[in-house]
Amino acid sequence: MSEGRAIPEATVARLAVYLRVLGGLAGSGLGTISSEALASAAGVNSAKLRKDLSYLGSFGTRGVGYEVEVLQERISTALGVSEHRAVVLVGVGNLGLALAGYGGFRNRGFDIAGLFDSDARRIGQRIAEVLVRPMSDLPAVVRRESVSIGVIATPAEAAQAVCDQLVAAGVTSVLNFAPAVLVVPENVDVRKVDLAVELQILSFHEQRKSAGLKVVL
Amino acid sequence: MSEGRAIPEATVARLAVYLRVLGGLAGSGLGTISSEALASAAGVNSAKLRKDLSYLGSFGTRGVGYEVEVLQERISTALGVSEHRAVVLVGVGNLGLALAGYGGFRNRGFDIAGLFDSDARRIGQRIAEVLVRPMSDLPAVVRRESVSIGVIATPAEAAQAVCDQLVAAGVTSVLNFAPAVLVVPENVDVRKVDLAVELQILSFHEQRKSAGLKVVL
DNA sequence: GCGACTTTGTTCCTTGCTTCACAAGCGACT
DNA sequence: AGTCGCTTGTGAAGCAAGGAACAAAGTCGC
Repeated sequence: MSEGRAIPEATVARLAVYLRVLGGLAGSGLGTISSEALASAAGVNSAKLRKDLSYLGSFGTRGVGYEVEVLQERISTALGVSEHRAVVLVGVGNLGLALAGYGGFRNRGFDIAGLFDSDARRIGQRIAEVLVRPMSDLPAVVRRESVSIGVIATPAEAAQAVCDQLVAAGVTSVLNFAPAVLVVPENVDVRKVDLAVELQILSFHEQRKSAGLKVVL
Repeated sequence: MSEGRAIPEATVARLAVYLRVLGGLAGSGLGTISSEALASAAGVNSAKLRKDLSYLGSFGTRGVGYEVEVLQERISTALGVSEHRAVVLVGVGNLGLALAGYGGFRNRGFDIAGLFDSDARRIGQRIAEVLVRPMSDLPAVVRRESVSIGVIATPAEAAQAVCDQLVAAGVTSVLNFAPAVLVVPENVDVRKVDLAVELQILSFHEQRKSAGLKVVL
């Protein structure tokens, strides 16, 4: 499988995890790592890991494993985070604050180029050294900093309007934390994280477990 | 397809979304809704929606659609959120605070039965009317409130230890926001949300878009 | 320099999910 | 009562992902 091959969606998600695990290993002075070792650290089986990596080309050495640094660089490149990428975050409420303060973004390839809110009381505040601006500044910041990704952390009611403004400003990928379905043009990608949905999925499995238990009793 | 059929994982996730959308429609006084209408509101195609619902039995009326109330009740039951479910949240940092304050949990079937942290300065505080307790109180609270779900919002280093304590206390489902791979016994379910991973997936697609653009130029 | 051993990269097979297409069923209207 | 139109429920085909297994390719010890 050569480099140009289309990478499955499921693989992309796992590549990001491998990269995180490798980052954690960085300090250990380990030069190379086998698919078996990395797979177990990432919580997947080794065949799957090897197949995932094979989409990026073939750069392990048989009998040895993968060079950690080469691996990190290849994955970073594939994910497009070898250079830092600028994001804007809209909505500086509870969740927005937490996201803005989350150090994991910077560590893993992202810079917050701007914070935005519609509430006048929040505008002008600084959060993790970044200024909160009014929505009217959005287009200028997006253009100036070449922002391609926007994060929505507003209430559900505001999400679609904010999304439209992001798209109009030139953003082509959106990460949506608001519990709302977003409608976007075809060329724009949306990913959503709905906290209650995650809990409900777990709840479903709990349900099933206790139903099974009843049968046993 | 009768009621007892195993429900695919992908369907479960969408059922939660349908339920959310139905909740949003509640005020509209709409008595019934067609698969087409609900599907478009949920952002999926109607055939998929009908198949998803068919796992819960067959209770639509042809030529008309589904009764909104019946639908809500069926989905709630399937997901195990027809009664409120108690969860505990460990880690009251930035993100933990945001989660504790998030109203969407209560609206959608979950009650926060306890907040926990290892930092003595945080213990005793009240967040959204819930007391922050020391980890040593965890087993008692889990038992008393019949908690089956735990949420981890600690730094990555603490996540595995916290997870072990949750499992030891009797929790059988874990929602993990820490960027770490958790090892759990077989009967315990884990779902993870890694914010940086989500962004990296978007970044990958951006990468691909701009690569395509270069070819066009 | 050669053989044994290790680990990758890939092929094949199976499983699960999605999409399409349409028959069956229900209500409304005449 | 009968027909027409609409919408559900599902069978079957098509696709994507997961897992096992093995040949190819390299290293290390002797």
